[in-house]
Amino acid sequence: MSKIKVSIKDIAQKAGVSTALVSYVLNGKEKESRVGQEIALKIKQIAAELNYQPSHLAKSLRSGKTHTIGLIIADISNPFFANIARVVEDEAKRNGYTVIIGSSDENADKSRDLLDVLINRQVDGFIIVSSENSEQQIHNLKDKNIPFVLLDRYFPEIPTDFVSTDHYKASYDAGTHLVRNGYKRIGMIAYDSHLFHMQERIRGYRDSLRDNKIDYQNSWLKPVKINNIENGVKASIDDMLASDQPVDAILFATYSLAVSGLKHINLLRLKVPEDLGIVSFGQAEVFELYYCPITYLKQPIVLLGQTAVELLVKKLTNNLNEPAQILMKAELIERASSKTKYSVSA
Amino acid sequence: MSKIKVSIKDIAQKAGVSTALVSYVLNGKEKESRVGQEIALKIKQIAAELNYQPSHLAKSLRSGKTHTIGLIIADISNPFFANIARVVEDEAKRNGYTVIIGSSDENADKSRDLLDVLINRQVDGFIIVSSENSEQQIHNLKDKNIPFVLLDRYFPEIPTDFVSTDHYKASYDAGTHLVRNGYKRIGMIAYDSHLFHMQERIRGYRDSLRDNKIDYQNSWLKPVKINNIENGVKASIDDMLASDQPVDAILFATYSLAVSGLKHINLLRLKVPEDLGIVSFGQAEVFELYYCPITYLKQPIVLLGQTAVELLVKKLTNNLNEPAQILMKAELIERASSKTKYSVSA
DNA sequence: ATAGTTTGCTTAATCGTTTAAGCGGAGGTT
DNA sequence: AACCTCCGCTTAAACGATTAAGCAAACTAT
Repeated sequence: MSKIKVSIKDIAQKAGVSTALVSYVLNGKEKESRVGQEIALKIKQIAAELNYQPSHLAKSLRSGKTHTIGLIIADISNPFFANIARVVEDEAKRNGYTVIIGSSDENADKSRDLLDVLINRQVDGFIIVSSENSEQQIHNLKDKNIPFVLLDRYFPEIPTDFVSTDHYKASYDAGTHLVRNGYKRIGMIAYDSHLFHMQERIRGYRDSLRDNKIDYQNSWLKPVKINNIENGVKASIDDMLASDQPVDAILFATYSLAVSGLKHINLLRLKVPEDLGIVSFGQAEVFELYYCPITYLKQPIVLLGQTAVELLVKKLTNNLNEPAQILMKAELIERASSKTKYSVSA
Repeated sequence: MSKIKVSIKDIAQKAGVSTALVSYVLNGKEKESRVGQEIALKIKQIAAELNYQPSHLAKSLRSGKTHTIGLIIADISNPFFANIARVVEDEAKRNGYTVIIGSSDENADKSRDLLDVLINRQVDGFIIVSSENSEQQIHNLKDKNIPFVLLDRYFPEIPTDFVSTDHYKASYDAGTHLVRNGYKRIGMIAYDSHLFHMQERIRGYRDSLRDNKIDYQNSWLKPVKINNIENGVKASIDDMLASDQPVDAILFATYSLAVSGLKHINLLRLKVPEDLGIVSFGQAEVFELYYCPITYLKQPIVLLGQTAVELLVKKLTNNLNEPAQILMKAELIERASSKTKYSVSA
């Protein structure tokens, strides 16, 4: 019934003053702008009465700030990213920001499109989980002076702010854990990706073997194409087991790889951990409800998300510009899938 | 280096014309607005050269359309909603819309806040998975003439557009399936909620028992408070098993309930399906990787999401206003957790 | 030649805000 | 009385686009 949308103009009219006064009052600038007490009160009353809601659009157009954050992730339907997204959403809201989420599918082209769309929607800044080959996009953002924080992944050769897990250490810990528990031939299934976090996970694995005097075999490390996980994992596992040095444990570099892997391991009727020890990155119910609960590397998702938002918001407000590069520790949650092999003396 | 943002004005200046002309040309209105061929070409070239990107804000302010959809779900970190969100995101993008997702945590207050924030951000319309006690909000949207489509849940007493699974039938099918497979005392764990979809799931369960001549016991139906799932489920299961008519199968009304339930069932060292048959709503890897894969009701997530977007977009454009109320079938995916009990003759 | 039409462009209002600048009038100072 | 300072308010430009209306010049028709 009532007017579609109440504007500052309507209030001004009803109060018999100019829109400027209304704006001052409604923005709490009554003192600085020397607004009369009575009229200020009157304006506030009318605003309340008409249930005035300022137009974000108009504000944004004027101020150049939309109070919107773009969050670029690989895929919102992946639990890791969904959880991150939730944390970011909540933390952003606490700070008065709205989040627009975009899924890049680990694809640089889609990622660029998303960035374009969102830049063009004038988001104030980005939180980005980078895709492979997206270095140029990062450079562009820097050139255009668009604030952003990289999350979970970063490019060591590009100086940027980032918040990430210490992937190297996590992986190193996982490898060491397996060795300590008596596994001798430890394989790793990772993404076939140049992304630094993946390389770090691989490096951590390799170093853990080296430091534990295990003679690494090339056939133990299997890179899987990201767009054909199911088959890639299957083939990798078959291969690892068929070699003359068959693995007795597998470290999965991501949750998705582990899910595919566990499916195949079930089909092969292998027993975890007797036939095959398992450790995986990521966390999810699957790992708890598997017949043999899975040992996993728990990333500090809440802290990662919160810190990323906090950092970005700081950049957007204080224009705090000392670079922030934060690495957080993953926690190894020991469950049954990597239990000590009693066949081996400690 | 270059100017922060290229506007229509910059182009006009460089071309030596008014902004109006530029606007006409860039919107393909050259013909209707009788713009000269040469100058049109020139404007296009300059626009390309300067890499002009129109300001969404300005456009929106003028047109009143933001080409943004608000998606209200319970929780983005729940796989069901994450998947829905992904579908909606993709489908919306295909239609030139951007999605802002908000998690209500099944809480009417949060839901109202979200709606307010997003209305105020001038989203063009909503896709909503309603929370309990949010009827008033739906009425408000109708009163304010804000287009929306309800997803997955709806209020039978409020005439609205919606896209939903046929929860009654799904549940009925699940119950019948269990009976047919020889289970005699079938319990159900549901949310303690008045939401119609939950009541329908319960009704379907009860009717399936009735129609199959099973003497329903009140102690078999357990409503669990949504904010204390873990303990609620635990107590419910304990109770169901302790009664003088202990259940031999459980139907879980949601994925989250099932996850909690399976955890507890593991702790109790009950064997599925020998000690307890299981069917659950929802789908996720858990159900496939559980030692005994879980029979589940697969909701047509992709279709649900796509249809919701399609409907909303139609409302936003054609202002198509014949009401659309769509029910879709869930598919019962039979796995080992509800296998025929051979102890019982068929 | 005169009136009418078409062509090619400009002007200016508008969307809803913010905010620098300005302008009378009241009061104070000398 | 002349000047200055505050006070309380208004004016108007700006953000970046869209679009109805208008205007001059060129062309068409009679």
